[in-house]
Amino acid sequence: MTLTRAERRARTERRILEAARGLFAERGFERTTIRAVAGAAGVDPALVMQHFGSKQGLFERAVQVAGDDAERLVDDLLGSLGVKLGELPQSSLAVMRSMLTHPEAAASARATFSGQIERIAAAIEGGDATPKAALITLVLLGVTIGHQLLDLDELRDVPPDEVARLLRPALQALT
Amino acid sequence: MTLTRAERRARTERRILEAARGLFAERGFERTTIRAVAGAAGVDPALVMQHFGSKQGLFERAVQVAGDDAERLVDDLLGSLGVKLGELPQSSLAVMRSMLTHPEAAASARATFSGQIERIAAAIEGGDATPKAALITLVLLGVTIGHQLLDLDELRDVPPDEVARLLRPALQALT
DNA sequence: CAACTTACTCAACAACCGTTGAGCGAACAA
DNA sequence: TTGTTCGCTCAACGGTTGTTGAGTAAGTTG
Repeated sequence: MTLTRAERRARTERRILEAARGLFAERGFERTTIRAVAGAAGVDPALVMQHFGSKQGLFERAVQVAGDDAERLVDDLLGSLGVKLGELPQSSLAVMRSMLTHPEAAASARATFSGQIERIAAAIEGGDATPKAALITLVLLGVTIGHQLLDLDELRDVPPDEVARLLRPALQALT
Repeated sequence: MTLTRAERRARTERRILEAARGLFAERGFERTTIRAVAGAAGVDPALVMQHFGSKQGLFERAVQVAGDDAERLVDDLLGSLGVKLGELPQSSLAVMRSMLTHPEAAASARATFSGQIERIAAAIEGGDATPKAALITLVLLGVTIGHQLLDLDELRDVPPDEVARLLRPALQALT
């Protein structure tokens, strides 16, 4: 026997989501077409609709797992101030890539950041905890955007732990 | 007499550019349609094409003046470490809003940031000047994105000079 | 085996997009 | 005033997009 039906379905669904994550992360929501996702997954565009209902539904499912990694990022930050600036998962990159132009991605990003800020603020003693925590989060956001999404020349060949080393005193100053 | 022909032309062109800047800054390149710009300017879509050749041409003209203000931002930073975090001009916001999804906006942003980084690096003594300057630029980018584009709750009611005050030691640590 | 379910494809629709060419009316030059 | 220029509108084209309904073949169930 070749493959059970549920297995095939789950497998193609996973393949579609993988292709969607890659394209959303690379091009953002608007510039990613359902046809392109279907093509990358070796599947008919109509099947994508049948699985996820709409392009927006596809985006939500493709991005769903972003939360956990975001928390891990903050844990690294809080625990040792050794910032993890390596490759972010594509689901997180997809949200970041789209958050400035796609309203729902913006909402998702805001929610994630608010969660981060709250957790960081709880670990800061003294006044101004919330704005400080917000700034810490945005510092990491800026560096991540420049490094992962804009791919700036000036940072491309700098190893991640070198970036972390340079950034540590600055983050310390925000605590 | 009502109005000279050149005056009328220049005036409507200015009106179109103003509408374009507002929409590009608010929605980004992809979600801004020529029809919407024309509508906001009280003009026929075809006229926009006639003036700027293409949507891309319109974007370039609408964004052209972004460079000077970017330099002013860095001057404030370098001069007194009093970071100017007030309202950025719409042309700068338009580039930022679009830079993660529109390739040409990304190129424009990269060029602006590279210029900034070079100038900041020249003012930093000691080693690691370039990566440090890059990080300073990205810190400001992150804060600006969170404040102006994402409009985070946690920063909305914090006055700009308060943000500058909190940020100053962190930027100092990167010098 | 037969009846049914379902993952999947094919072809098409309706809407919207950027873009274009023809035409109108008012400012201009003579 | 007469002829010309030109800012501007109108209507439409071709292409792409998200989305849908019918059809097919293969897995499932009895």
